[in-house]
Amino acid sequence: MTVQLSESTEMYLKAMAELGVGDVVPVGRLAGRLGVTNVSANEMVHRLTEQGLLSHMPYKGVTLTVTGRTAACSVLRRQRLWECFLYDHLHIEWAKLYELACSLEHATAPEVTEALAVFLGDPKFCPRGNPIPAADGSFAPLHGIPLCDVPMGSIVQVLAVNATETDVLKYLQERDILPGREVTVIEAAPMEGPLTLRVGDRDVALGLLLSEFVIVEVK
Amino acid sequence: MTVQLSESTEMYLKAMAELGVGDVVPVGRLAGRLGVTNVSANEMVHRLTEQGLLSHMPYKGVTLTVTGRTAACSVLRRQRLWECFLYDHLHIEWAKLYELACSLEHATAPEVTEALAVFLGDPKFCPRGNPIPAADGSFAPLHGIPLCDVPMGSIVQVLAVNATETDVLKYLQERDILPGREVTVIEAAPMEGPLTLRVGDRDVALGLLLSEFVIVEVK
DNA sequence: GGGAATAATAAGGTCAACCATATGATTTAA
DNA sequence: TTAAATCATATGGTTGACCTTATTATTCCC
Repeated sequence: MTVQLSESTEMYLKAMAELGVGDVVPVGRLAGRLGVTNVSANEMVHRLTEQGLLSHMPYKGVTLTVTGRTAACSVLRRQRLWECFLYDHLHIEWAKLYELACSLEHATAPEVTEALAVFLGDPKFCPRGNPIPAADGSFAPLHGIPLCDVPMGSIVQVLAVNATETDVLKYLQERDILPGREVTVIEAAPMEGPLTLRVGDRDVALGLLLSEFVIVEVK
Repeated sequence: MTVQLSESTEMYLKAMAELGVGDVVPVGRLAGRLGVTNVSANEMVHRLTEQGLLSHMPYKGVTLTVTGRTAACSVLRRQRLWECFLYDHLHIEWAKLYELACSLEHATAPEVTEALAVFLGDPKFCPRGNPIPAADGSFAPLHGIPLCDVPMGSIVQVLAVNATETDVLKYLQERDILPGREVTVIEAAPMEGPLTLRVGDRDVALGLLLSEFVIVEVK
């Protein structure tokens, strides 16, 4: 029934899910995350809309259809299960997990996914703190909020990191902004400037764009 | 230095290695194993020759160059390590190992390969009985011979199965022609007919073409 | 209400890896 | 030695996913 989706298709669906399952995502934002031009993303959105995976509202953005959401969750599940395996059993560097798991993910048959889940003991979160959708497609997103939306002075706990690029993850790791850590938001510089954070015993400046991908819970 | 090879390129190199590292392989045979037309294989052979991975002797066949052999061994290593993982840890059905490991193989970065090897305890053979090339590219092929080359009446032990298609492997598995098993060659039917084998307590007829992919050692 | 920013579309191009059909070259076996 | 089989090559076509450049449509904010 379910046709084999191309690698590219899976990447679009995954990006949609990562940017917020159920959200309306502007095509430009999608293009940005995938590193393609707006024109290319637009073409692809058309194809995926015809396949019934996306719903496109011109000048507003795109959302996942029910079918698309199911497929996206399956991709996310594979991605995050592989992250668990690579981290817990192969001891791969944290910052590289996303990238390395991503390639494996597209090459993973359903039976391998489920056998992997059993092997791992059905983990609920990946090493970046993101929830792993269940085999039936059910998916409970985190109840946290992006760091950029937190009031000044808050003490927050990092729940998850939603960034994907290795160098960005490396940057966060070097500054100890990792799931479980506690962070105090000191101030936000004017004109879309960086946030100043207190992490452990040092101050860290974090660009607004990046801070959007750090999901936290106010304590 | 080493460029990323495309999935297709890797498949051609792997097929060359599977059909015999160092052997001169007719282009038609390569095409057959890869399930593409002769014309397509020919085109691809040209490309790979230009890249210095293959050496093409028109009307004779192709061989791996030194560079090509190294790359092919790397592919084989990944393929077979994944087979081990899928079989030993995920308990995937024997007949499906090749196919499932094959997709993963193309998506595996060097550091994942090596970490996987460590995790698995550096196995020397895959579940189909084939040797796993070492990380340095060194590779000791089996000392066995294809079942079709064995004299009538021989009692042999199966060393490895070199087939790749799931249904072919399933066929062999159902007839208990698996690495480690003992087999007696009863007779060969005339006109390129099948071999009759004694496996355990039953007789099995095996097509000549298939028997080429069963590597055995005469006892 | 109008202009800037953003979004969509149109047109034409590239690239890898396949395909079919047709013609020529070489090898092999009767 | 000659015909059949195999192999090589030429030509032209397809597909998916990208690209650039240019034009048109819409939204949003001053």
